[in-house]
Amino acid sequence: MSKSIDNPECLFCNTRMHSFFNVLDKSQLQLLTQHKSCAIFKKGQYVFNEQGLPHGLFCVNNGKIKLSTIGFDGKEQILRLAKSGDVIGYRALISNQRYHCSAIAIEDSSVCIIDKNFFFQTLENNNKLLFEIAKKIGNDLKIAEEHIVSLSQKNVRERVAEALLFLKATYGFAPDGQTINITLNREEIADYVGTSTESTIRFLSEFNHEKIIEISGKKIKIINLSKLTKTANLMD
Amino acid sequence: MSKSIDNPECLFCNTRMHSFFNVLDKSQLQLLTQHKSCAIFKKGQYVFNEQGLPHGLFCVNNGKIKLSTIGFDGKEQILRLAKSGDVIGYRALISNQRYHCSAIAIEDSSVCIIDKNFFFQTLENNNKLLFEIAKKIGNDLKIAEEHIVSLSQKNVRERVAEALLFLKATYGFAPDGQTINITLNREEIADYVGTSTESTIRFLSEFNHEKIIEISGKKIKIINLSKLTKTANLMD
DNA sequence: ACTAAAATATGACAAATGTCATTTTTTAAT
DNA sequence: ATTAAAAAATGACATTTGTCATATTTTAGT
Repeated sequence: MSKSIDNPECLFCNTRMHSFFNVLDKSQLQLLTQHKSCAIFKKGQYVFNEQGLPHGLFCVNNGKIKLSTIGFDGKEQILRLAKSGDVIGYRALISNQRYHCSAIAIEDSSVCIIDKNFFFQTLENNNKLLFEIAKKIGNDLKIAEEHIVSLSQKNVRERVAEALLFLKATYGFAPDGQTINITLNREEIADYVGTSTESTIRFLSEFNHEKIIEISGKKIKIINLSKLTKTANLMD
Repeated sequence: MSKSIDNPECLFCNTRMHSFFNVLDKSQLQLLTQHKSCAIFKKGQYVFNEQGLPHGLFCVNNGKIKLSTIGFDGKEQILRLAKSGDVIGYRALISNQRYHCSAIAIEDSSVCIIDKNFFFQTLENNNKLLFEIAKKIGNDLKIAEEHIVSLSQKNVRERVAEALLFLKATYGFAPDGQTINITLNREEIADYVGTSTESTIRFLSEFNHEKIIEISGKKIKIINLSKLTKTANLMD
């Protein structure tokens, strides 16, 4: 199980401004603090589970979470990635449906859990918040549909390059300014790209030999960003 | 350009009950009628265009519309399909962003266009409607992410079978109870499946020889639904 | 530091899919 | 009904990608 920890004040949450809770005012935030709890999820733990019913909303306070689903031969498909300040679990909650994907901690993460009933009460009186959530889901849809085009039309080499750019866009660089600030194993990268682990390894090795990236274990440095962008067949 | 026609009453719109406008009451529907116009889009005409800014919301009164985007080598990707009663263009409108896909009439269609400002005014006073739209976008997201898993993990044969089931699920059967009630050419099916036109043709021919379907021109009859479902690697 | 287990890497080959050329069929215009 | 154009079908082949086997490297636990 996840481990409960001190319940931080939403008002002073440094990641809140990036999430859709930035539309709440001071008193609403104080109320929010009273209706949520915070927990630590160790690497590999499930924040929520595919097929489960939502009982609350999850706010990533600190850490990294993957949203993934198990496909047809037990193969995992990574659908989205969440970082500090991201809210997850809103789609199923809003629709009052079962989760269609699981949320799994990629590294130890602290996550606030907002009570479902309180959340719905807040929504009823807060059109603005609902609007923000609708926009957020809409943005997810746009990104998902871009992923569809990529999967349909790009080859594996292009998609592996694209995956690295996606990881960089999501989690940025480590303090050295070059190393992608997330540690996924090759299988997980493959599970995002939609290919086999071996193919992913092959293309990463290729990029390494072509001095586009520099690999040391699971750490990936982007040496030549513009070449990587060209390799991904993206124009900017 | 599209051709304006008589403006039907939303109150008596027989397709409305299937869309998220079913949460509006009688007076709201009468008001809605005053703030929309209806137009005919001939087969091939654009209802809205990728990259364009939304000026209203589109409600398919009658007909069939494809939502698609142009990918990397000018290849089209069909993302969604709309039928009578479906509303389209809500994602970009809600987010106040440019459309990320085009809406093109697959056959002659009549489409009501609801004024943007009126729509936003209605939303402000109607939490329930906004809620329905959020749910609708959430459902689109779920479907898109299922499509991602399919594109990542299934082979082309399975995806072609899946495409036929998708067409059947969306548009149902013609009066004969077997013929899929939509006419797409092979290229368009390929543009949904994410494969080449030739591969699509090959697998359709295969299904034909295996007596799973029966092809006569663009008309496709599903002869053996359970076998088609198995071919798609779907379990139900 | 040592060892077993897991992850990564690589080669060889098979299978799936795309591409191009060509034929056949269908569609639409006169 | 005739004909030209477009779409569908098919074959041959090239390319891409997956699979399996095996070697190498890294990681984690003692």
